[in-house]
Amino acid sequence: MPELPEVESIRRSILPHVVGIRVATANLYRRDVLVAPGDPPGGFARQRSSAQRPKPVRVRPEHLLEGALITGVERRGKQLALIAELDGGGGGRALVVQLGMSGQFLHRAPGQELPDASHVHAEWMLKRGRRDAGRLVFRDPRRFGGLRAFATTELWTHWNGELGPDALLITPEQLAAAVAGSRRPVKALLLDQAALAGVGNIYADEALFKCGIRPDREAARLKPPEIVRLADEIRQTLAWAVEAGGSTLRSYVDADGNPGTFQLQHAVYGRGGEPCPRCGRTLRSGMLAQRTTVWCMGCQV
DNA sequence: AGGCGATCCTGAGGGC
DNA sequence: TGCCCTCAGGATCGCC
Repeated sequence: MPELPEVESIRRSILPHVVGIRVATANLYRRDVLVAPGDPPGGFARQRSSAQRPKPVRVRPEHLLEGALITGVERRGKQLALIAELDGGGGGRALVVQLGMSGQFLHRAPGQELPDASHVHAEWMLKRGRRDAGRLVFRDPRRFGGLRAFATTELWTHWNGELGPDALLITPEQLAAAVAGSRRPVKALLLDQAALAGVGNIYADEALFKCGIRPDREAARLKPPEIVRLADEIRQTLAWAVEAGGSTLRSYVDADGNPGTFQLQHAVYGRGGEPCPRCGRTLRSGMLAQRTTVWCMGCQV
């Protein structure tokens, strides 16, 4: 579900609830939703059963930051990381939340219920001193998302170093480097998190429309002025979307449960068959990089 | 080596 | 109402 603007909106909304707060206890309801140190490499090892466990699964408590003091919340691309410190030194740990298509990361005040408590895979009970500070909840109906535990902040930094530069701050030079020598369609490149971190299907289509570049153009054949323009439009589109609190198509809400409003400003995403907002020609819709793609034959060359 | 297709899941919405 | 089909904001793996 969420792309960079939605993840950033969650980060901002969750910060005031968690910084300086201690995780009293944490519950994990499905082991396959967590990748912890020592687990086999790769993604989340899916179990066959879809039944939610009534009882928490046992894992080493520090993996879920149990007993740790939360010191920050970081984001790289679509990855969100809780940074926390256990007592007795040893530096910080990190717990990364990947939201996939349908993930939610929510804060609930004491006594505040969830609108829908199904598909809750993990929760963290929070305390400020001895006072109840509510809880954090990870929900993800489709389970394309999950959690990754890192024993040190350096391991998290090293892991996210596999990602490309953050799309909110992408420079023309960085984009030129990503594009160089790539024969794939430019949209496929934008969706590749190792090339550029944070852009997903919505914002790829929106940014390409704004700068007048067809999504199927070969990446390496973009001209220098087009690369500059594309980098500018990526940054600006994402920044505006963050200001609007992200795009809510179906289930996205921030940590406080508030939806975003940027979907009201989508020029092309989800508008195949409608008139182009700039020239009035019918917007084309097709498949590219296995994703529905919408563009204007007139405005994008 | 790099890029493509299939695959992992649940739920919403449309057609009949 | 119900059933069946298609589609969805993502990312990994295996194969060519």
